[in-house]
Order: sequence, then C-alpha cells, then structure tokens
Amino acid sequence: MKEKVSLAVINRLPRYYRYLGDLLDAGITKISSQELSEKMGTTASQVRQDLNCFGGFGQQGYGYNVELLYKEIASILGLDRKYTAILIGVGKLGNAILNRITFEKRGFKLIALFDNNPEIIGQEVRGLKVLDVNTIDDFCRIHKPDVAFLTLPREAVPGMAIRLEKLGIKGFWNFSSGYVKLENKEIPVENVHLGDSLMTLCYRVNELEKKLQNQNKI
Amino acid sequence: MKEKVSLAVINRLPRYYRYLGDLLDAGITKISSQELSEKMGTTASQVRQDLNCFGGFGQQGYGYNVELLYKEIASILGLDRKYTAILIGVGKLGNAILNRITFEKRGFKLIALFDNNPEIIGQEVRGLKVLDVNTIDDFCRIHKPDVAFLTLPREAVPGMAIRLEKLGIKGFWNFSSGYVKLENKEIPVENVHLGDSLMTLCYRVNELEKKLQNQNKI
DNA sequence: TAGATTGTTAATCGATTAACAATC
DNA sequence: TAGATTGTTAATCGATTAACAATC
Repeated sequence: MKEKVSLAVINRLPRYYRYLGDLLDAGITKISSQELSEKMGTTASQVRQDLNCFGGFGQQGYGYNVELLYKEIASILGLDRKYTAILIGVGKLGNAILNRITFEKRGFKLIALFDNNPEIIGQEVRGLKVLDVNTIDDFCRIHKPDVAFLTLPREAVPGMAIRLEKLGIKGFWNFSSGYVKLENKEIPVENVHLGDSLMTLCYRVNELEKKLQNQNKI
Repeated sequence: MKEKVSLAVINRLPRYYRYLGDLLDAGITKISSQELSEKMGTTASQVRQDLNCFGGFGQQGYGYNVELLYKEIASILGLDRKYTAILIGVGKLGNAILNRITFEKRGFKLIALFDNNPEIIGQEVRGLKVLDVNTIDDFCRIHKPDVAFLTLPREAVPGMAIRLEKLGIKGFWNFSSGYVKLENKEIPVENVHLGDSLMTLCYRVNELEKKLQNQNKI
C-alpha cells in the first residue's frame, strides 16, 4: 500500500471501475491483468502496479475476481461515502448535467439547486426546488454541504467559489472556463474545460491531416 | 522545433491560450515565462520548454509579446482552420453544448444536427434544422464533414462511431461513457467522461477529509 | 553597457515497462 | 505437481526542473 498515490493513477481508477462494471454486467467473474490491460489499452504491468498502490486484490495463478475488484475500487474512490452536493446555475448545462449523471452512483447526494433567474427559481428539477442564490449562505450554514457543482456563467465563477469556500465547501466541480482560485490550495477542484478539450481535438485532427498529406506526397 | 510533441504539452496549449486571451483582454502586451508560469501554476522552465517545442516566440531580455504568442498558439492548435462538424443527439446535453461552446473560436464550423426523436427532428437549434439521423449517410457522402460530436445515449455510441468512421469522419468528441472504438487507431477521439471526473473529485475530497481527521488527532 | 530573460543543454525526478521469484 | 499469474523489485523511458550561455 503506497503512501501517496499519483494523480495519474487516480485518474485511471474510474476507468478501471467502468470496465469492471461492464464485465460484471456481462457476467464475467474473473480477469487477468493481461486481459484487463488489453481492454484499457495499457500494459499488464501498469494494471498490477496501479492496483497494488492500494492492496493486493489478485490471486497468483488465477487473476482478479471481477466483483471483488469492482467493490474494492468503489471503496477506494469513496463512492460508498455519499458526500452532499449543491448545484449552482440551473441553465441548459446545469439541466443537462442533472439529467445525465447519476450522482448517487458516483459518491454524491444532491441536496439543493440554486439560480439567480426569477423565472427558474421555484421550478422543480429532479425532485428539487430551485432556490434563490441569495439564500445560499444561510442554506450552507444550516445544511453544510460538502461540495459544489458550478454550472454558472464564466464571470460569476470566481466570486462564487470564494464565497462558497468561506461557507465551508470542500470540493468543486467546475464547468466554466472561469478560474476557481481558492485560499486553501488543498481543496480539490475538478475542472471540466470543454473548450480546451475541443481545441485539443482540433490540434489532433490537424496532425492527422498533415500526416495523411505527407503520405500522399511520398 | 520538435518532431513529435507529447500529449502532456498539447493538453497545456489550450490553457496557455486561455490565459493569454485574458491578458490580451486586460490590455497587457508583454509577459515573461516567469509571470506566465505563476498564473498557470507551473514553472518558468516548463513554459519555455513547452513553447520551444513549436518555435522561439520570445525575445531575450524582454519576454513574450502577448498578442503574438496568442496568435501563434491559435495557429499551432489549428483554430484558424475551421473543420466542419456535425452533432448527433440533440437532447439536453447536446443543447447545452450547442448553447455554451463557440465552435468558431475553437477551430470548428457546425454544419448539421441529427437526432432520431420525431419530436426533435425539424426543430431549429442555433440556426440549424435538426435532421433525421437516418439521413446521416447521405449527408456525409455529400458534405464530407470532418468531425462528429457525439451527445447521444451510451448504448448508441459504439455503433454510430463505426458507422461514421466508414463515412470518413476523422475526429470524435465523445460525451458518453460508451466507447468509441475505431478500426483506425490514429483517428483522434476526445472523450469527456463526466462520470470519471466526478469520481475523481470524490476520491480527492475523501483524501482531504482523511488528512483533516489525522490533523485533529495529533 | 548592464540587466533581464530567453533558448537550450544537462540533471533530476517520476512514471511506465520489464523481469522474475513467490505462490495459488 | 505443472501452469498460470500475481506482487514486487529493477531497468528504462519520458517529462519536468535546473542551470547557464546567448543575446536582446
């Protein structure tokens, strides 16, 4: 068991988890590091190294029990813990996220939604009434949510982040290109920078094109 | 100028680009690698190494011209190229993406939307009529779009990806947890795995909690 | 010119891969 | 027992950081 596990490994855990879930659904009960690595597009060595950061879940000569490993990874990720979450910004993106993600399976329980648009406030979304963002301070003092999902406009993000940090929020899932810059550098911030992802795609398509053009020349 | 630039560097380019855009907006004309690194939370050395993969854009004793560097990075990423794109799946997520991302600034021009829901087909979104997904083959043969944005349900993704690959699509932006598994391994696939991101956040919040608890014990 | 800061080479660090003894 | 496959140590590879001469 390792002292401090690198972010590279952590980022692979959800992927292992997904693949194992698929195997489970397919009724497969055991898998070797070799087989799993082929599915993931990595090496057997890496699979074993990664898993052994957290413990020896396999069995020599046999491999890994799919169900056991699946549950172990859920436990490592803390998906059984259920942190409470609030979402700020019930616009199109907020709605899409609410609609698409099963928070409960990912370690969170959504307890409130906030917006500043009078037309949206009061609406019911996914069983929760949208609250006025002006009441967020009181809400946090009373209910002490663990994390915040930020699906609001770019400009509003930095201020809201600071405000929520002061209110005791200890994790951010940020969808805007605005920066979540906090006092406490230890508070985790997961950014989903869609624009960045798209620009990376642009670069890679470019590279492929260049390559194809060079091949045609030869 | 480097032969093959690592993905680690590529993934940082959009971030440089964003920060430079902010500087530009703020009317700042020059910046040193040191200053830029502080904003980005990295080292001056890394900034210079990264940029020098593509050319010497700075000037000794002065630093980098913000506007010039901004334009250079746009050109490296290929944002001036404007690849044509289609989007498949005009549900909540598709709509949110359409609403939020300025494709034109990210190297793409959206030319068509597709869905299989009769209620959605025919609607106009962002100036484009939603087309029946059954007509996608003909559309691709005629208009030869470069890339596809996949915002459809998980189950539909693998089949659609293969179908589109055969139709000549050479880049995918995938929002589902379904796998885009292609014949040609060189075709770029950018996955936006929201669930993975959320699970990583869960892990990191967990780590922080553990740390705080240990501190309290001491 | 003196000071600042780049571009680039060299050193370090960390992550990935390979190898193999342990063992189911 | 023989075969398979893990857990783990060692080797390799790549990425990051440091250092410094070049030069604006």
